[in-house]
Amino acid sequence: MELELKIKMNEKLFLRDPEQTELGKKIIQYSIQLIHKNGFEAFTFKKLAENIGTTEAGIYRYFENKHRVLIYLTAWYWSWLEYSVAIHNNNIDDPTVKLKRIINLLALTVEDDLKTSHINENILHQIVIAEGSKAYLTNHVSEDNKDQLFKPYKDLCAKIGDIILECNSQYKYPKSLANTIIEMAHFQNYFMKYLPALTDFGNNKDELEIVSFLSDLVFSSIKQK
Amino acid sequence: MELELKIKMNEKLFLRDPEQTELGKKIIQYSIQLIHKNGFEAFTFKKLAENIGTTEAGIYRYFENKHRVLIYLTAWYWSWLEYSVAIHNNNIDDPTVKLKRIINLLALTVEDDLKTSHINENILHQIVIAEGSKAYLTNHVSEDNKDQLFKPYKDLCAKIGDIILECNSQYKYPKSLANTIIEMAHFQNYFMKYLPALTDFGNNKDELEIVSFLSDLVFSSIKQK
DNA sequence: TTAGAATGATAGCATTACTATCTTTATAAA
DNA sequence: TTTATAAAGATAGTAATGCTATCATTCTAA
Repeated sequence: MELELKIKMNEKLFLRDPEQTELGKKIIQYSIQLIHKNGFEAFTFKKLAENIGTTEAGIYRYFENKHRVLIYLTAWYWSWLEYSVAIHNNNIDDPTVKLKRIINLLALTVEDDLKTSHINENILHQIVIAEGSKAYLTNHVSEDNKDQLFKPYKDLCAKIGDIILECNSQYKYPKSLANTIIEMAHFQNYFMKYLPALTDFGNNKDELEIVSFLSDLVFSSIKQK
Repeated sequence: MELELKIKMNEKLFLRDPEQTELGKKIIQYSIQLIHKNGFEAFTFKKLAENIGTTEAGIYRYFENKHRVLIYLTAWYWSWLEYSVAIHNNNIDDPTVKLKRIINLLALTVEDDLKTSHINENILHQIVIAEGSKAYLTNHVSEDNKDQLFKPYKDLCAKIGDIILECNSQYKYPKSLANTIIEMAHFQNYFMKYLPALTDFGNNKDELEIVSFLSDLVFSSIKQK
């Protein structure tokens, strides 16, 4: 049995849907490669076109600019992660268990999902860690937000917030705690790798320690007093 | 009595010390203005030069590129904040009180410090919220780190981590919790302003709610069990 | 008074970030 | 089989960005 997973993306993210054509899929695939390799700042449509074997103008038919590609990639990632969370928590009733699994999904190395052939989730996860916040840390965040470009991120936060409330319906900051879990899973990972003096995880670089830190943080916060 | 505060900066941050000359101070002053106004992406040395009334080449004598200016500004901010924390916590013994004051300093609107005439700390604080993480989220983070460019941030984290240990010497993640406080103070502020659906603070945009959230998070974590 | 440092003025160049246009190639309906 | 039409290829061009270089001027401290 071969399955293919397709995520429906907000149409405002692109000019032409990259999922619909071969070139489009290549744009996504090679964007992930290049951003991961050289970082988002060094990423240009010219280099991308050269890597794909097409022209710069060709890329511009799909995306307005490279920032839109970043938003697309992160939005795709959050949608995929929400789906991934749904699968992993299928048939689980205990909200505590659900939350723990989410922390694992957020903080541990992601495996490539074979149902999405042109997207390497492992690398995309690393991009979201290192570049993800640049998607919304811009001067045009409000307009982008009006266009619903950050909906997948918000939806995931809302889902996690709901599970937090299932754990403790009295807890006052479910959404803020949800985005704290997400952001901190990534930041601790980044700091562990590149600025280890900022963390307590030393040089063994074990992602399970991040899980421990986050679990401790989350469950002591939502525990009833 | 008129006091002037001067922060000694890492010499690798600049080519010529901006604190030493009038033009240098203007570069700092107007960089803060412009980055705040248009965002870091739209900030260029050309525009900066035009605003100051000098030339692009003139700016390049002080800073290698605009990213160095951002690192300089954030490094300056963290140094200033550490000093500010030291003053606010002077003569305080209770580590819980110290931590609370730090959370306030991080999460609440900063007032302009008149001891630094060319730097508006209130605006700089807003820049650090919206652009600060871009200082280290780059492909050259490790080289920059080797040059100690992020030392002020690390020093502040270490200080906060020590106070956390004073509260509870058994707590296992003082440094990670410290950077969580810092980053989340800023992220909640940013989300509250621009992506309010991500937080629990609604539309009243009251920074004191961020303080409550962070205090709850921090003190339930470090409370002994 | 004079050497050195800082600044000003100007030029230039490679890359980036686009836009436009025209041609060719697939594909799918008539 | 023809023929629309959508996608992609090819090429050109332009303004802004991100620098580096050079030479003249001004300012200041020995």
